[in-house]
Amino acid sequence: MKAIADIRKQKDKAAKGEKTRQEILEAAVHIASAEGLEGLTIGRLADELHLSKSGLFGHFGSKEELQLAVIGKAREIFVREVVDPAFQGERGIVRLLAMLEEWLAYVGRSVFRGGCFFMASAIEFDSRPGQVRDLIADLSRSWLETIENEARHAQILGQLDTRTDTGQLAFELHALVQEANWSYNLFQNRQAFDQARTGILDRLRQATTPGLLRLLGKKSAVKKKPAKRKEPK
Amino acid sequence: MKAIADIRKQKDKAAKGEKTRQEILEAAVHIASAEGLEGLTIGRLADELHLSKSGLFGHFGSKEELQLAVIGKAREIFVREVVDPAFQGERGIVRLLAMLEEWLAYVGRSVFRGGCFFMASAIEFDSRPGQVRDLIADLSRSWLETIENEARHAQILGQLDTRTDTGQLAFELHALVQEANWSYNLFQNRQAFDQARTGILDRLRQATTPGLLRLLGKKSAVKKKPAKRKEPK
DNA sequence: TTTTACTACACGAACGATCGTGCTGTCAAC
DNA sequence: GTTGACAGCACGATCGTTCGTGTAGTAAAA
Repeated sequence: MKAIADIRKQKDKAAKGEKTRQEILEAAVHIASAEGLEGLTIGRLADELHLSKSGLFGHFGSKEELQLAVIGKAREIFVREVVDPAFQGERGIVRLLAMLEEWLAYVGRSVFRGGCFFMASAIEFDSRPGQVRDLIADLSRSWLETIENEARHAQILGQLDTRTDTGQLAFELHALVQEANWSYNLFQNRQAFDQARTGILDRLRQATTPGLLRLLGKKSAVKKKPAKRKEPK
Repeated sequence: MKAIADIRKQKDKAAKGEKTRQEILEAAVHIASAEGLEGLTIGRLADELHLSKSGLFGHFGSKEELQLAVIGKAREIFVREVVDPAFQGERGIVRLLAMLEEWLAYVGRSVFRGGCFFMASAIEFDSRPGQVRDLIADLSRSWLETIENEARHAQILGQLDTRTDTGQLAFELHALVQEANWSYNLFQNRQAFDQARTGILDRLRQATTPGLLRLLGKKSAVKKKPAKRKEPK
């Protein structure tokens, strides 16, 4: 009986309320990336969508449930915008590089209003225990492990030196992209993307087996100055 | 007239209300680092200090003024805990390394409840125009420039290769410490500090003039694995 | 085919709590 | 006796949440 109803629900075209729910989350995810998951307010969200507070609230049952659903939606978008494109490249160093490039591009084209959704909410919730914090931590860890995993696969393919510590490499690559996100959103500094790219290529060059250096170009990055910049202080 | 008043204020022993003001800011800065500058609430702050809302409010006149004052207090603490100790070392690569080490230590001993105050508020306010945002951006930029500046000084002293792009170097060093802050606060991962240190030494080794390598030790960091870690997925 | 029963979805009104911000009064120090 | 630091009280707005109601649409009963 319950099973039959469930099947119907799945086969039916987007159970009407499900469509509304998705529209709510689509709007919420952008507000949350700019104002934070706590700054995301039910009243404000309802206004923006011309819904009543209570009507909107009914879809989630609590603010925490809303926040969790928003994170899920953000994950969905991140997969669509970053993971899927990168995973079209062949495995190994090509895909690893694609993951980082797609990630940088996603920050640069401001897929979320307030910069990378996950970095923003990680910092917002890192000292607020609860389901929200746990979910963000899980997703962050999972992405970091995906990077490390691809580096390890590159080792198996003989593209990266097997003496390279892939955990250390993932840490540094991740750091560079997050720094670009930070710099771009705080200073509107687009140069940060090039700086991140330079660092990424440099890290990979260090770890690449001699025969594959051509894949990444030959010049050492750190020791080449770009255009002069003005002296501070 | 105004000048005289200012002098008096400085010479007098903590103009009575000034002491209260400092106590307020001391408490506020820790709440703000954990709950955010917006999550920092006047009522909550008053409760914690056994003051009335209005009494506390009178010291600042508006929430934005309170936020600005809190940032100033955080800057003061950062200078005391990080800048001053690091500036006791001799100029050049020694001081540069000291700045990064003190910074890591400051994150590691949780000087602020919620991790690095400035990273947290930078991300919170990066898409909220206003005085608060501007002040945070100024301080962040200034710290980044201080790092770059010391690197440039190390070049003058012949400790760093003059072909090294100091802007790029500062970007990467800054990235490593911020990543450690992120990782530690989100995952309680103390290993992140070693990873940051490893990356820092590696960057500096790359840029160090051959004669000074002994200052940093001789082993290449990226290609040395530490203890085995479990395989994810 | 019509009636009935039930569910899904959304609304408006209101709850108590808390937000930032004023105004007024009091008490102590200069 | 003037000034500065605070408390007390109250304000309008907004917070998350609950409740009762209304309206479609669908399923079963007549």
